[in-house]
Amino acid sequence: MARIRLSRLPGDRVLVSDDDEAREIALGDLPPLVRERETSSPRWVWDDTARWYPSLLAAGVRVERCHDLRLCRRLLARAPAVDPGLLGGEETRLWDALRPVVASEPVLFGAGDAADHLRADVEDARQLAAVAASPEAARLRLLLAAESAGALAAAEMTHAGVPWSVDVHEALLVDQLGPRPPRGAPPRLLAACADDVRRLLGAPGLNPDSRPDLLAALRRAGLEATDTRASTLRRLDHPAVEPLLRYKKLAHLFHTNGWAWIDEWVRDGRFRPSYQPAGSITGRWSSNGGGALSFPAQVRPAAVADDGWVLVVADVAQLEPRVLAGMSGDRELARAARGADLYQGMVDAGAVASRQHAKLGLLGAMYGATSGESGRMVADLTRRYPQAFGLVEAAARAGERGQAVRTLLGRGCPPLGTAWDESPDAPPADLADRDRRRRAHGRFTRNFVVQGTGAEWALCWIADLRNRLWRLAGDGPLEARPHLVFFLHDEVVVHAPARVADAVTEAVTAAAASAGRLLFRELAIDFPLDVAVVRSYADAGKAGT
DNA sequence: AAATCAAGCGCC
DNA sequence: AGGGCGCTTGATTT
Repeated sequence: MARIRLSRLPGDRVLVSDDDEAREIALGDLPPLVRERETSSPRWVWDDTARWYPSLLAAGVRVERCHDLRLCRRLLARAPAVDPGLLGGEETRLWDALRPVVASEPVLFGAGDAADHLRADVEDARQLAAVAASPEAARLRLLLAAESAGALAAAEMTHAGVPWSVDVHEALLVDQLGPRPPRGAPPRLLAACADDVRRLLGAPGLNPDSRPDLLAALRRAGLEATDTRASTLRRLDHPAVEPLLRYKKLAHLFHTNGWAWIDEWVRDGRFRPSYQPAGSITGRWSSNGGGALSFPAQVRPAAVADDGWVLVVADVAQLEPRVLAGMSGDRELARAARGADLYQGMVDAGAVASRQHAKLGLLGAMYGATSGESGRMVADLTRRYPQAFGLVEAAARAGERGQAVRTLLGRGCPPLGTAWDESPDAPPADLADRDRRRRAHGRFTRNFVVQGTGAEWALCWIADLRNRLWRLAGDGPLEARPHLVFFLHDEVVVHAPARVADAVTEAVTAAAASAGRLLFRELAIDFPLDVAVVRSYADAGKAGT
């Protein structure tokens, strides 16, 4: 498959190099070039998808596949199976220093410093050589392709946006908070709530947003509170507690998803959060604008499909336990995973007394619980599922010893002591302190292998899904066809014409099965989905497992 | 005054 | 004495 490398040159010029030749074109000639070359399905190679792709999408051009050099370089640099020496050379310090372009603040290209004009062809050759020399080349190739496809999907989702009804959202705000207040003032119902709190606590001047003030007022009212968390407050018996909890809820709605949020993030009936692929260390995406990671239930009613369209909402039931079964090759757990409810499958196999116990045990194993009921369940289930539980246990031990761990496809974790937990000028750690850190790192590596492989499954899922959606009936630009509008860890939302809803449901399901086969091969792991075809995101009932 | 930290909440 | 994130405010530091 042809690789076409795009490098920025000074003065709005682009160096286009494929295997045969290199030539220069004007930046404005890029969309027609891509449109023309897409018929032969090349892989476009560029420094950062978020830098190149939005303007192509704006010009109505969809890219089928790419290689994101920044994302892939970082992956390879941290992959235990890659020789770091092969990643060195010309301009590599600049490549290592590249920061992601933020999709919500489209800076097309910078003011012409060196990092804006890195040679994609040179870096691409380095990365290809590093992969080819790795004993795990096949898995790494899949990982790099999935990571890059994810970057395309992210840009496309930001481009399309989640269909958003400002009317519904504002009605919801007015209902709960009262009419929109003038700038700087609290809405009426929030203020009334604060008044209730002040009156019932006998604290006329109290600012309920100030934790010290609030804590002092609670103390004066004779309550023994050490913090102001909702869970702590709920345990207190006092008439002020109810309005206080209500105040916190309303204040959160007002501040994080109120009118200001609409003004900033919703335009032309679309909410366009900005995704950052591989933004977290495990390979999960993060977000740097709009709050895509916390799409609060409170405002989901405002996500409403266009007329004649629907939202197809799909999420995987118990993704990470299934991934654990697959990566550990634990056939017993894989058997329990057959069917819609893995935890129930464990009960039916006689491994555990109840669903709740099964869940506690598995989550405890993946998070490193050592005590309480969860800790006991981990011990019990380890006997029943030695391979699955042994895998996370081994990852924890390796982390504690300072050894590297990796995901199924080869993403590496940062070594002990280079990250958050050991700043150079910290006071010398005593023995107990270092021991605590080692155990904390062990819990991190324990979770890393599962969360990271789960993220890889999800990448394969959306990569396959975006291709299937593109092949479905439809023509014209991306947003006139069924398309992804939202992705979060184990959940997708597709915006689609109502008449293709069934086909989309089928595509989402088939993509999940395909991702499972891609990662776990002959060990057939089921990835059953909860799929809902709805008008509004809020109507998609969560199974809540 | 600006930058950074921490608490608390939201999501998976 | 359970992992990963982002966002907002008030408090603290520079």
